[in-house]
Amino acid sequence: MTRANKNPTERKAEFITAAEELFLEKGFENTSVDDIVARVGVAKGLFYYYFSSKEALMAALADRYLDEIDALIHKAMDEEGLTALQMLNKLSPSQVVISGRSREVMKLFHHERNQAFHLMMEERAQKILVPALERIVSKGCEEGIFHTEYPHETSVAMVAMFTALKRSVMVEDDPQRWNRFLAVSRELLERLLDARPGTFSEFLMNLPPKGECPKKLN
Amino acid sequence: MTRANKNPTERKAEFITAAEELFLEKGFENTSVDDIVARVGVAKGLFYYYFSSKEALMAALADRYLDEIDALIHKAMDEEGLTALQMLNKLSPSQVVISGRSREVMKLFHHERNQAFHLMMEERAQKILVPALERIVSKGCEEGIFHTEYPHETSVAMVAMFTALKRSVMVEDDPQRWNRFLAVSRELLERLLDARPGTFSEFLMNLPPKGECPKKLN
Amino acid sequence: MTRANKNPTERKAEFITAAEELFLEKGFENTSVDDIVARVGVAKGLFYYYFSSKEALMAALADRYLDEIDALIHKAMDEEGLTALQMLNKLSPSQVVISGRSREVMKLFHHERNQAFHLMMEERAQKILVPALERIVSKGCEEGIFHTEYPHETSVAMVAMFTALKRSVMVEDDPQRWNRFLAVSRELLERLLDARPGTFSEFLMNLPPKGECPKKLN
Amino acid sequence: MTRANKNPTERKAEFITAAEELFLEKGFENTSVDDIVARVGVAKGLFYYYFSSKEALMAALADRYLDEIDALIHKAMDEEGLTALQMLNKLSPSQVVISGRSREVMKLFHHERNQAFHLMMEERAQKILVPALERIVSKGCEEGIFHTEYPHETSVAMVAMFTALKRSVMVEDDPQRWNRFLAVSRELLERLLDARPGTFSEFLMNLPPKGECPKKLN
DNA sequence: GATGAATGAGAATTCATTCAT
DNA sequence: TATGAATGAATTCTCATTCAT
Repeated sequence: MTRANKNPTERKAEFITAAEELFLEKGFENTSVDDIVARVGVAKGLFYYYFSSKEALMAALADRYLDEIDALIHKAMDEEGLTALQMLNKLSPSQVVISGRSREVMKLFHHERNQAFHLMMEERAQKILVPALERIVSKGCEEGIFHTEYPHETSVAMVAMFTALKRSVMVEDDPQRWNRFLAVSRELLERLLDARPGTFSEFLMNLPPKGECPKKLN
Repeated sequence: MTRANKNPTERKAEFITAAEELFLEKGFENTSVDDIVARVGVAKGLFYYYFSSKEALMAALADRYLDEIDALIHKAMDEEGLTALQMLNKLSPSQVVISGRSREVMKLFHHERNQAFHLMMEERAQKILVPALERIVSKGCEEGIFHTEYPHETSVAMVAMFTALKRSVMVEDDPQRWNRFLAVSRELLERLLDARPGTFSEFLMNLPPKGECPKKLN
Repeated sequence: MTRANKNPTERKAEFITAAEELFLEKGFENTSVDDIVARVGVAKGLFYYYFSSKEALMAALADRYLDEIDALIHKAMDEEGLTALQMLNKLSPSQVVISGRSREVMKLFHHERNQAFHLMMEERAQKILVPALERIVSKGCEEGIFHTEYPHETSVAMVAMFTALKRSVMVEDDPQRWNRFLAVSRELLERLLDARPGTFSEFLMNLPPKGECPKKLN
Repeated sequence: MTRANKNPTERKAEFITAAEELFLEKGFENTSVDDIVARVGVAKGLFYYYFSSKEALMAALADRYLDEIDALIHKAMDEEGLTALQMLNKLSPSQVVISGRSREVMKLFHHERNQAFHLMMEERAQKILVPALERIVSKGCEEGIFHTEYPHETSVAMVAMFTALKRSVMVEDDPQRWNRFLAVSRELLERLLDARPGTFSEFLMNLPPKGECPKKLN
């Protein structure tokens, strides 16, 4: 009836956004194509005009997250003349993207149903984060501020550690725990990288205002 | 047609085993009750004679894993007069259980589908592992061999770290990487717990024979 | 295979009609959604495109009957300046609707299975018929042509009486019994309402042509 | 395990009683053979040793009710020298049996699910009650205390009337309504049978103590 | 008489996908 | 671009019934 004939790019984005909302609300496996088109307010057939399958939509959504991380990585790595420490600080917000984009989102992510999507995200994120981290760690070793023979494994460990800590902190909405999380993160980093005490005093600093949990990122 | 009338306990185990195999092959969400009964070679109704629902079977399978971990925890904690280090060594095989029970399993776990089940396992395992680890770490601090102000967070980080490392190592079948994994594990532990070099020279020792990847556990 | 893409309203009606036929043939509980779609000649999914559940279809069918009765009630009650007797005459065809819509239907209703549906219909019909009848009876008392202290109970009794009589008459296809039914009905009404002999000489008159059983109503 | 090897007749009765209870609790269609054997506390196979099918059990239960009514009928009809009025009084408790055996039972019968069973009972009861009533009515006409040209139809109407009235009264537990029911019943009887006022002053008298709803019958 | 494991035909419902318009 | 009716295979679960022991 109402034929808007929207811009294809916008329409596609509309689908992705609707899907994202629904995944968070109802869980990934519980969101049907019917739900998605209902939210967008269009007919079912249109979905298949834009996406070859439900999986394709899923991939597009994942890419949206990964693009954010990619941007952070390039921001951290591409600028000339940065030290390893400066790179690391620039990369640190990626943790928020990985774990979920806000407290609200996180709570929902924790809901059993979203795990499949969440894990997919984590794995894909790690695949691009770990190599970047590895290069930073290696660089830091050359600079003499980090010391390790295993930059790869240490990077893997770092990402996993932070993801787990973030997860355990964010389920509850306690600013105390968040402060503690910052302190713990810095200390564990120092230890893993065998860095001088105080090296990471600014790590995760640029994240949320002190004493508060992170809100939206964008 | 053919009526075997097996021992109920065995039958139940047969279902669980068939389900485990299928979950690994096809993924959890993609394994139907039909698949399971087909593999066991019985009629569909029998499944619901033994399990009230598909979820109940899943829970039974999860319990099978968790029971192993529980046993390890009790073995580590219940014996009188153990030092924190001895406890830790006894607890270390739990990592294998958490990450999956063998290389074969691991490869399959990687199949995108099993993530929901895998994540469920990891979460449940962490819920019982982390507190145990926390007690060991605290005890080690009292003994003066570990040093940290954050035993809880450090425990969370340790479990996550090992799980991730194990995962990244096991996907490929390289004995080299396995040795490297052992070395890395020990070093990271030393650093995280601020322990004397060499403290963990026997950590994960009792696991698989040197230079080999772990096979089945039992 | 063949895609007809019918008008939704027609399709919905097709389902309801098919269901009605099948309920009468096989009984309500014994009619499966499979049966219904087979009769309509469409795929199973289409059923759930139009009805949220089997119960919803049932409700839609019941409404079809109740709408007829509702129409009769309004026809009887809404017109200005009618006497109680005139109202009663206008309401009388409702009996046919309640007991089933034709001899054919009635025979089938007798098939043990349809009882659940039939009873549901009777109950719902009584819920709307009895109050209407009660008002008419009360009005007749005021007019001085009926006499009773119990308009409610008398109404209940009347509906039940007619339903039972209709049922016992209709199972067999005997015009004699039908004439007799008319005579009995009028006499019983006179007695129950303590009305003058001959008061109901036109009651049920407008129904089927004398000496014949009622066919379809519409 | 526990082999009681009960008396077959008792066992059969046990099944019927269990089924009756379950029908009232869960509804007829919702009671499975599994439920029944669980309540009796025996294995499933035993059910089929005593009853050839679920329907057979159902029939046996119905017979139990009908036997009660049969007994009442014979009590009313077989004694020598009774007047029609006396017979009618003796038959009156059958209403209670038809409508259900007690208030509790009645409430449950009203539950939507039991309708199939209830209606089956009503139909079967009417099949034996109506002829008995008809003979009484005819006899009363001969005696000159009743007057009607339609003893059969009047009997049908009477049974239906009472069943409906009873139903509408019993759902609520109001002694007022019960007294009213008695008064209404007597008046309607007088009118239907064109009997002298006061003829039925003792009708339904022998039922429950005045001013109370009926409890169990036996 | 009694057990309970095993059967298997169906039941209702869901949903990704297709396609005529 | 857009619609929405139509598809149909798959899924979970139920339950009366059978039969070896």
